[in-house]
Amino acid sequence: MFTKEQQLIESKIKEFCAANELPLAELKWQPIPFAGEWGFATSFFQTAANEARAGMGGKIPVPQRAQQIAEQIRGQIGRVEGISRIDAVKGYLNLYFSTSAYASRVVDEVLAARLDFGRGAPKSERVMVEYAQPNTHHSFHIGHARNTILGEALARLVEFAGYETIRASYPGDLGLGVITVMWIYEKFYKGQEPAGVHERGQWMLKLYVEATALLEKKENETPEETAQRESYEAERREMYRKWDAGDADVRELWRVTREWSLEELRDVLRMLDVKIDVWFYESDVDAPSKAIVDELIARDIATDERPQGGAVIVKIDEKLGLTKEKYRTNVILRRDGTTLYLTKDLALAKVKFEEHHVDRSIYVVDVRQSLHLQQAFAILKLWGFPQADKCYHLGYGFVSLPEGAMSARRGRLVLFKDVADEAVKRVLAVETEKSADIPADEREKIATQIGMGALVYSMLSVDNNKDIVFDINEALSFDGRTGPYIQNAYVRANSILKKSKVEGQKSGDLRPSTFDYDLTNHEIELIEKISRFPQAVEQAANEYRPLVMAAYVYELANTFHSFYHAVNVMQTEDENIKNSRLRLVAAAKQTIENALRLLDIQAPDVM
RNA sequence: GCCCUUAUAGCUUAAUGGACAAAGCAACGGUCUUCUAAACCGUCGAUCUAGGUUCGAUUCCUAGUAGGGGCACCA
Repeated sequence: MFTKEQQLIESKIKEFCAANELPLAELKWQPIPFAGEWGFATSFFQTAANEARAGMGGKIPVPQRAQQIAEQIRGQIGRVEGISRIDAVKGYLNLYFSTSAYASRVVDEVLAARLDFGRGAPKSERVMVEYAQPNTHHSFHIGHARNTILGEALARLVEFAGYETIRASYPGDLGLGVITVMWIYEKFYKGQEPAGVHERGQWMLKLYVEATALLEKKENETPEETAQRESYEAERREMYRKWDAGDADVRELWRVTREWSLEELRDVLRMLDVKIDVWFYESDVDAPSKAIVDELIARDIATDERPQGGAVIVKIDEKLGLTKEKYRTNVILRRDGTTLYLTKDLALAKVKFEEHHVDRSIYVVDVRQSLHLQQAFAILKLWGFPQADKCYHLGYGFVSLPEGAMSARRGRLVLFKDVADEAVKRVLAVETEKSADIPADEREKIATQIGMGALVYSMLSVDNNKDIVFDINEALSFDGRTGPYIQNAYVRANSILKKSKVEGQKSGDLRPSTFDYDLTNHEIELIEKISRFPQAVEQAANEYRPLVMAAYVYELANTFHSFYHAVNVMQTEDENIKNSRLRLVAAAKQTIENALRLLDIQAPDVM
């Protein structure tokens, strides 16, 4: 936000160093880590070290020499417009901004840009984010929720940073798991179907668990039990074969049951405010992927071992000329001619590149599939796609429960819908106690915003590569470093502005901010935090880390709460100061709103 | 065996090649006739071990220890 001053000073420093033959190191700017006054700083340790290495300086230790340089440069720079003071401290050069000029600049910029405050300049690259890839015929659990929330936040960040962004979902709608549910439905439950989208989804999960139990080999089976199990198994295999052969009845059953799952998925995405642009289904790329196998064989990328009774494989390391094993070798077509996950991922990538003209492709997928995706990217490179280098696997740690990994078979599964319902229930209980004045018809809506805010924030406030042990009480906590804490800061800002309108001021009528009074530390810190939002957006988007934004907005909310407590805006006597403070509150509210939106968290007006 | 990943306060998590390692929870103690206390203020408390690189390492490198994950016809 203040690059102009920075550039001016940089050029002065470079001038000075050139004149004095100082081997200046790259200048890195950072905020001065001292609350109470804003500014930016750089250090000269590296320069002093360069000098010592070149044998140019005396025998002064680096820190002291850095301080000398900082002092000399300080003397050299002189007065700069907008900079009130320059200090040389412990090897650092600290430049302090003029208080009122800086404050009004920040606040006016936020209020001019509004929802666009922090938005990056448009970039030419088209980015696709693939997330929300649950399997059909199964229910959406809390692990899927982490994936979807992470992907959505990432898509919003990348989009806001200036990239054209496409959101893609890739549900797994085929495979043995799918057939298993279809088999038991056909055999024991045909014609049944619970009312309610989520009830039906969860019912299918129940069928899956039951079917798995029937098909699983048990210890000490009687001969009759073994025969029974084997006959079930044969039926399932036969159903899979028929599906693959395109049998009309089996395909119809598949279409119907698959739609039950997709309806549930669409509702979950609606709850999470996720709007997918492109739907890819595993079943869509199954057939095209077989053609790809032939192409890869023809190009001598893949090796066909079918004549020897084997599969079609790609010796990735060998083809890349690697001597050390890295990507190893993988199968792209089974000996029976059916495709694998890898085959389909290759076909999908081709569609992404050729039909959607994607320059950069981000895969938000569980970290356990890291090798698999690296293999896929390596094959894409062998295949000659230039975008292969811009395929990025955003791996995230997996979600488990205090009692261990989630497992449908063991009945150890936490479903997203259950957690979301529980969240709303808990918020409603708090609301009844604390916000009795909220009209009944609004309560449910606000409770949903807050409950989901708590859940979403708990998922985003942990870095991507960390595992999460899901504890519902922690995830739905409303105290401390949580979504509701941040939403509450927004609500408080809103209530001040509302009150100011009641008393006759419209925020639109406020004069431009002057801030020509002695600002309190609380105001100074709040302005400092607001001014850092654009950098937080950039960093979060560049590093693919929603956590950066989650941490930022918590700090912003925390600073606002402190300010709120220490400074009573509406009781400010001086009209000019009050005006400036109202502008500051409006800027803080806007920044919190923008940050929350990037995290897929809604900002309620009251709570 | 090889590869990836993690190790920070009692617990859950941040940050950083350099100016005091930051929060929340828990514990303890304060603050509501006030712009709604889902808040604020205070106390206590931490960089796994050993080497190396560097003027400077908690951060980078190597090894070790401990946890998690992966390694061709599952997805």
